Amino acid sequence: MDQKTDHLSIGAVAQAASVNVETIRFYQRKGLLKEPEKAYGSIRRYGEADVARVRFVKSAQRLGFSLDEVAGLLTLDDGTRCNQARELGQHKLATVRAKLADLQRIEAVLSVLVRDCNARRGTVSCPLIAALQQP
Amino acid sequence: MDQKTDHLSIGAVAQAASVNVETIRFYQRKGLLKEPEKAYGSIRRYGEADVARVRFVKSAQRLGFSLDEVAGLLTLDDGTRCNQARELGQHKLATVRAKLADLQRIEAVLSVLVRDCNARRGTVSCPLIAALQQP
DNA sequence: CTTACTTCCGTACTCGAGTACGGAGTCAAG
DNA sequence: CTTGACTCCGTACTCGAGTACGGAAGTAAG
Repeated sequence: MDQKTDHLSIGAVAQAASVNVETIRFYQRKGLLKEPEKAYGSIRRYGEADVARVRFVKSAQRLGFSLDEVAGLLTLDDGTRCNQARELGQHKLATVRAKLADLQRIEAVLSVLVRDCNARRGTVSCPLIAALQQP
Repeated sequence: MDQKTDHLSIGAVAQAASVNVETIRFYQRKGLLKEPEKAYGSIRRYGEADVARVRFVKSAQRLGFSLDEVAGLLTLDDGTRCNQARELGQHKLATVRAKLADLQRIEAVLSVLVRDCNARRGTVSCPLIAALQQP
């Protein structure tokens, strides 16, 4: 961390990374982010690297990684252990694809049900409700 | 509820609906399922209708409805208020489609990243990690 | 009738990702 | 030098969907 650039308050980091101050502190408790030393009777100062790290966490989260998984990615953040990173990525890709398949099935079923509701309006029994009655 | 068929113990209901006994009790606390009266110094007895109701909850959950939303559907379970049910279904369909779109974007990004990892193995900086460094 | 399994019931805990609170200390502008 | 905003820190709460625990009472099989 470049000492020269360690000039940001925790609030500034939070703003720069578009998160809540409490989120920064939460990440510190989780070990995703270190707490910089603070000068005697002063407050902690952060640098651009900290902002980048928080952004990294948020980016990875957007791709579906949990904070624990992000912690794993962060241990690789020197960028030289591509194999490990790839493996984490592949594993996550598999779970994303599984979720995708689930949601596609749900979308298909639900859209048919809603369409039937529209089409067969006024029937004695609602097709959506009726369908949910099935085991 | 057909009194003649109210012969099941809570455990039997749980088994018939493939859920945990505690889940039944949890649904009762949530108001999704009523607690039948129990005869003096005896245990509560349930009927097939209760099993059906638990299955209804589980089916709706599989389609992405939260328990609160299921409660809404359950107030319509006489099957005659198709319009309301359709509206709930349409709303849910919209959120399912939004999630689907999210996941598709994620899948696209992640698969490219993983592919680049495979292709450009041995590069100085890992493309996956590098990509996550971006804002 | 005994033994082993259930039920009953309330309370409390889990997990994941934060958010909220509150009092004391610090910083910056006027 | 005061005032208002921000930081520090620990603890506790939120939400959703359950799961776990533990002691007392009921039940079914032998």
